[in-house]
Amino acid sequence: MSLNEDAAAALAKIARLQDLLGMDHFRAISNDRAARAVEGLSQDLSALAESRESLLAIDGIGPKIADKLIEFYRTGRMQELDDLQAQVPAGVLQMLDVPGLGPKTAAVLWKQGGIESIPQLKAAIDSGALLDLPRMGEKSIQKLKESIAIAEEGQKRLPLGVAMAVAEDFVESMRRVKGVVDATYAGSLRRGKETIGDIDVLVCVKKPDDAPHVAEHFRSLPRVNQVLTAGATKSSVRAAIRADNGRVGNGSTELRSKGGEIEEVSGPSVQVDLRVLPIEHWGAALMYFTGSKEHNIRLRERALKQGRTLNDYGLFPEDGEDTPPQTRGIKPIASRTEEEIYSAMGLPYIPPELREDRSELELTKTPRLIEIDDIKAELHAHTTASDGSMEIEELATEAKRRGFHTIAVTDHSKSSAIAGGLPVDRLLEHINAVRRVNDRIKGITVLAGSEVDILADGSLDYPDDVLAQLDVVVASPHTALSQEPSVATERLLRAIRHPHVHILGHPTGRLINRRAGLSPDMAKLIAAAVEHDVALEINAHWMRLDLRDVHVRAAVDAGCKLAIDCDVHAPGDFDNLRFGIMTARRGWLTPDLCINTWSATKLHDWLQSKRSGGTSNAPPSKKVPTKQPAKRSTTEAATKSRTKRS
DNA sequence: GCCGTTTTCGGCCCGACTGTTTTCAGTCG
Repeated sequence: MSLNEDAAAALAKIARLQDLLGMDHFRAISNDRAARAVEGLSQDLSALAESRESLLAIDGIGPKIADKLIEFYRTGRMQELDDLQAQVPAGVLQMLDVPGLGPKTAAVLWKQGGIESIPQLKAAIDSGALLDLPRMGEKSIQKLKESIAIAEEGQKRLPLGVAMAVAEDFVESMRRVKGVVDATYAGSLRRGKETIGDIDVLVCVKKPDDAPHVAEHFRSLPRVNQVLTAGATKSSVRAAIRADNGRVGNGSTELRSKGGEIEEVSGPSVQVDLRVLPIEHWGAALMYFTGSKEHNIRLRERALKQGRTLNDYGLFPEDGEDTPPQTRGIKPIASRTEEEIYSAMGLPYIPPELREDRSELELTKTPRLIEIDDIKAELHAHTTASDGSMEIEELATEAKRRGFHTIAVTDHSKSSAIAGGLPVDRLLEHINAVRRVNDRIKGITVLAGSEVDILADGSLDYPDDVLAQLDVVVASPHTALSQEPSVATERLLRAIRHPHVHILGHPTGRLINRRAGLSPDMAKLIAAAVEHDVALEINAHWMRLDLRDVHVRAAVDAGCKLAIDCDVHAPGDFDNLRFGIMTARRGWLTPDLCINTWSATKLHDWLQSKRSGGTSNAPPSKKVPTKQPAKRSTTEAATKSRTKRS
């Protein structure tokens, strides 16, 4: 974990402990809010902590928390956290991981029941001792028992790609139900976060009377293995992650092994929340359930200042009454579409990926964020020469079918033995093979490249005279991924400064939920990439998403070029582009800075410009068909069009 | 513990669902 993540985790822990100890809840909220602010910082805390003023300038960080962060930066600890932890047994804190068991209940279990861990809680359930505690009846205890089982599975948040497949399966099923006008997913999935805690599904019905049977249908879908709550308009279930056929989801995201690194993702179930609502509240509900929570709170605060109140039914005039306006027949000012509500609040439409309370409410117009159809080139792909599954021609044909004007063949370099990395002689033959395919195939340019290992000391895996013969050099770290941050920074800087490098591939080498990867000083890498005209990669595979969103934002702010690549090993990998795009959008990326959006001429000229002395024998750009052969769609575009239809 | 075109002190988003309660507390999103 990076310093930012560690510091955020410490603040969040303070908040949890404060709630457990029954301290002022608003103090806990402040610590929690600050934790998320730190998590969302695009700059490294080590730079900010040098000056107290720069910390104080961050929204949600005041003098007390600034001092805690400085203390953490200098000593790696927070005294306050140590003090709080000394008062609470570690097992009590862990009990908060049990769904439905909050700080109040945990405190009662601990202080009145003497229960200090999940195992002790289980024993108390079995012995019947729990019944003696306040607000503990038969049903609560049964629920607790089931929730403990979930907590003990140690469920991590699901990677975006896995959650997406499950969500799309639910959405498709619900769309086929009688009385349903539309269905979509919301929550962090719609915002494109790299991991998803639970899945939110919104279903729109023509008549409110349809809601109960629609909800009932949802709860009886084949994936559902436990019903958590069952209301008329709201239900929660736990659903199997793996579909019956042993593959994940509808097959659009197939799990597979890749160079021995990415294997199947385990995790038996995920919580899916359903909300059923009539069409007139669709926009308000979609906004509300898309979140983020922090974005929603900011919106509501803004509404109150405007003399209005915002809830999941719409934007209403504030009349000081206690009961919700929609229950009193008050007509909303806006409610049917998200656009309408933002507009009524004097805001431009905010794309879901930006709704993180990271200054998006200061926007005066909707930024033209990058979209999936902007992408015209794939610059990181493997063939059977190393660990890919396609021949060069197959790869090129698939890329052409998907509407790209350029595909770069970038097989592994010699040190990546496990991935079939090419020794120099085989690389030279491979370059010729690529050139021959390029001569044969019409309508797409096939570039000869390599994904060159950045060795532990920052040197590259091929000599310069070999690299000079390649049209594209993607330099990536694959080994020594536990290096100290300072060592990793120097290593990657050396690669960026190398005159033959075009793209820094998956810069940290992390695998989500599996491997932390390198924690280089990203600000330094970005500055160097700008200086040496190197593009940083957003690796679109949902197990990587590397660069991550906050670093994309920092790169965008610095005017750094970015590449969004699928790291293609098999035909289906092109489908991961949507996840790279979502990550890019979360980093506020516009098309101009992304080299994959450029015209063939502009892209090929830029690649050539990095070849001093014109030693490259790269092929000239080809004419590409103006018609796009295969239409690709983004979830965001799909969601939007659904929203418009409803 | 943070924050301020009502405030430097007194606020701090809003509703659904559940279970154990005779009117509400706790949890979640």
